[in-house]
Amino acid sequence: MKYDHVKIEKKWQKEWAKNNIYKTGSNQKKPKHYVLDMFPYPSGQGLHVGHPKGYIGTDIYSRYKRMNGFNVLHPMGWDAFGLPAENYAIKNKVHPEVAVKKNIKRYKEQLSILGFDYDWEREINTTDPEYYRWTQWIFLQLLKKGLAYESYEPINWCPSCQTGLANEDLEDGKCERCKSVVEKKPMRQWVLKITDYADRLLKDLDNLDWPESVKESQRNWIGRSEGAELEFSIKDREEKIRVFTTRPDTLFGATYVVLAPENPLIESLKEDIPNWKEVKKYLDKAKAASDIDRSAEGREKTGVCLEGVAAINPANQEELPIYVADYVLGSYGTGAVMAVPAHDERDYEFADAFDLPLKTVIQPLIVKTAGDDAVQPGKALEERSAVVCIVKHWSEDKYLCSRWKKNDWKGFVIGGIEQGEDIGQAGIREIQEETGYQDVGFLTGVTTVHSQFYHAVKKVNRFAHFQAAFFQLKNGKRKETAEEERELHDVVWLTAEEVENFLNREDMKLIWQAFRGNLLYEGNGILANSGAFSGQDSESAKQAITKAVSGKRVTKYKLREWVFSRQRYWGEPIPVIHCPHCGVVPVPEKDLPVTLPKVKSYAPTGTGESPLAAIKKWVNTTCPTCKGKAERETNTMPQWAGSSWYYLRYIDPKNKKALIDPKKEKYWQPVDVYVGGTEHATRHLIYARFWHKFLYDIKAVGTKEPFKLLKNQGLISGPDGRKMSKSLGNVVNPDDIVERFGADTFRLYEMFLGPFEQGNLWSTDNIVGSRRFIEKVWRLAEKVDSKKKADEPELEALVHKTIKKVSDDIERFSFNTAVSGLMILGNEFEKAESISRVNFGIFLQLLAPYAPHITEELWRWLGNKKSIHLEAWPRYSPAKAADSLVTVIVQVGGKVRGSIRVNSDSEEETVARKAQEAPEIGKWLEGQTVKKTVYVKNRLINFVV
RNA sequence: GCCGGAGUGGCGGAAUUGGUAUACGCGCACGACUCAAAAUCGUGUGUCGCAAGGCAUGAGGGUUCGAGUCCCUCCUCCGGCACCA
Repeated sequence: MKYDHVKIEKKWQKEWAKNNIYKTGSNQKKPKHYVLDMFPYPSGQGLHVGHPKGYIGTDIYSRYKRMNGFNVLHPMGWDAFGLPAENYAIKNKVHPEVAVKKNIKRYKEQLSILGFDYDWEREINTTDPEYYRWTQWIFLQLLKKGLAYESYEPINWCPSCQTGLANEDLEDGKCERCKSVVEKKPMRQWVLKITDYADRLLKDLDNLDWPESVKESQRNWIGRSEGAELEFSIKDREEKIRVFTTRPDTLFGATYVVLAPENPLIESLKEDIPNWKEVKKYLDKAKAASDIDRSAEGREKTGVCLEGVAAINPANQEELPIYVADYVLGSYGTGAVMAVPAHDERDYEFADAFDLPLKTVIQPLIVKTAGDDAVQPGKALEERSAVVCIVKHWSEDKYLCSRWKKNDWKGFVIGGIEQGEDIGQAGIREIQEETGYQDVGFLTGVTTVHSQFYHAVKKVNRFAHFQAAFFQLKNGKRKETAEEERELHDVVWLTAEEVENFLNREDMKLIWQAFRGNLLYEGNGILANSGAFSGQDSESAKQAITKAVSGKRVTKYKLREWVFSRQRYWGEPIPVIHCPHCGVVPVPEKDLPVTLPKVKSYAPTGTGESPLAAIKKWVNTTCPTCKGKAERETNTMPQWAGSSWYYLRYIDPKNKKALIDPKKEKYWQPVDVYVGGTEHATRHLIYARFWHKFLYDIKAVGTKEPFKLLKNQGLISGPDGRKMSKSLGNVVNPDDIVERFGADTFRLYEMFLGPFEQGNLWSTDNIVGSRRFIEKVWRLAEKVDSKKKADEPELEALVHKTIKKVSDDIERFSFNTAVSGLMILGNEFEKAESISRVNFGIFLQLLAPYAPHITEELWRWLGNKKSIHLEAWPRYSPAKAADSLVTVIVQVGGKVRGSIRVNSDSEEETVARKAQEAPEIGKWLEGQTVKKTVYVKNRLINFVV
């Protein structure tokens, strides 16, 4: 009989649908497993071969869980509101509703030929009024709690999509959809207060079993930083400047203050600013520039001094100039900073450009935590002050460097400062003793660096206070040095460039940098020039100084509020009514859903109003409160609204009374496995977590986090290594592949390509390997001997090892290695005379999640009446998997010299004797004495000689 | 710049806990079957070497009886954030 994939696959897909074998179980006594795919956005292009990868993964996983006795929820649906569908509709001159229907139909067809186990009775669609009724309901709850509000702040406006956008919708300051540079536009908009949840969104990441990269992206996005707000008063004025800083310990080093161009304080100081014209010009320019201009302009710092006004440093009452500069953002912190050029790179650059002074108040503290000279815990730190001598040659442009002989230190001449000495005296003495040079002149001190490390020669933890100083030799006059000095180090003359590469200690590198004129240091350290706080370390000084100047400790986030309104047609109407008497009135819950009116013209207006505003019949309504004339809100929700809670609706998709039945929610939540692409790391996955936490707070759900385990499938690129896209012409259509090779082969191949979470290249040439395997399985069926009770012991053992391997591999999403295990078993079956029915059945069951059609066909052919997909997963028997004979590797001196076969669980002595007797081993042991024998049971024996 | 992930044959990749590096597959070579071809099956396939044996997991060092795996220094690639004070 020939293997006809077309016939077999069609037949079983029909049969499964007819018998509804993948219907979600409802017996709540059974354990549950909720396996979820990120639902697709049905575009006009249809699916390419890259799309199903994640779906195949969840299909295998959910089939495996079902066979293991779980109630499995594995649903599918459509995310269909938003710009892509609307733009497609405008371009193709069809109504978005029609286009979406058509696209969904196409997607569903493409998915169905792959034989997935979705429970289609639970299909949802975000554009269905019965669905978005509850999206609107959630909005009303947010409104009730004050987490949704109207705002007039300037927002990001995409001139091409003609709508406002959220921060998350930008990529490098451009619209993520169309790559247009966005503008700042002041307009009325709805905003969700996601920042109220910033802290919880951040903290709860720690307990999620998610890819580290996604968690890290979210941490970056939320961008928590702890710091302080400090007040600088303005000389001869009432106003104060509030600045936010994470480094209050550097307050004494502030040499100027900068206001963001957006800071309203500037306007109020107007009459005191003689150069107002210049200032105003700068402000206008900054306002006109987009964010991308502000950061792109070669990053050169620009700004203008507010002449005539001065800020007072609250720490020491010093008068500081005030600047306006666009490197300070109006939308973060307080829109004002204290500038500490010695300890902040941006301030350093600005001070450099504007010739502002620099004041060092932090002396670096280097603590070695790794390597041979890492501070050893438990040992006391021994403090010592030392002079570090940078010595210049008497005639050449070279510096004297020192290389320690007993440890790997490369640095300068260093020595302790003895009592009564100043650094000049100490340095001169050290240079004479250590190098023999006699005529040394002290020029100047350079910097101080504190350093904690383990001194490997002296065997102590050292806390060194390195005071660097600059010396120059007057001539080359030199005396012989003492022998113990020569044993300790060599000295060499190096050019400045050579010194740079020579130094291998961070503390010495910092000293050299300072000597070369780079006084910027951004790390923590020990305070200097800071009045009473000098000598304290940064960490404690942060609190002490904040307290001393009556500052406030605060936490700030990069995360911005979620701009939630779009001036477009194709979205959920925001369910509020604007009444001239009552203001903003929520639509009563009983009136939901507020349905999107059917219109002829849905193109964006570009005026900042949604196209809905033109539909007077829809807009005009009565106020639910005063019953007077009122108007509907015409903005719609962003694309991300519907997807922020869809995973809940699958649990109870037809509930008319509530978003979800609490009993069902309790049983099915959370999602056990969630699979999708990395592109959703900071949008969908933050929004959904935010809404979920909100729903938790209003007791609509019982879990704090929606998705327990997250897996990102890697992208399948085109054969050319580029992302598949129609415009590049490298799209491979899955329908064609399935027609030629069959869905089973296609599924198997996509899983065999490589690790699930890694990207791969599609190659239609390589798929033959998977096809050959499937055909091999087909042929193997003919070798089944129903009378045979068992196969030979090694094959029996392999069958059971494979049960374990495939099970473990599916559990950890290592689908490629499971396929490899099945191939190995298939190859062994092929070598055997015949195969017992039991073992071939096990093989089919293990393969069933990957290749559901062929395994079903052969399973029935073996005489089984029930679908293979409803059978119990094969049970692994460790006893059957155990080999009676094992191969033990024999090593001599750590090198593999052969192997022996021994009874499993043999004693070390038996194995050692047998190994030594083997001829190919014996020759390596001849004339050697075995010092030690290392035996790893059933694996390896190593004779150390 | 900061953070995260990775680097293994001609190619995709395996090695789950420190224990035979290169499983499985593709490709390639040779052979069987065939009038022939395709398909299928078999054998071989890291590298140097006739061989014995040596050398190989981005580079260099270290720990260990033993390192792709652990530690240190560095290089390259991919991803996230980036004037966020």
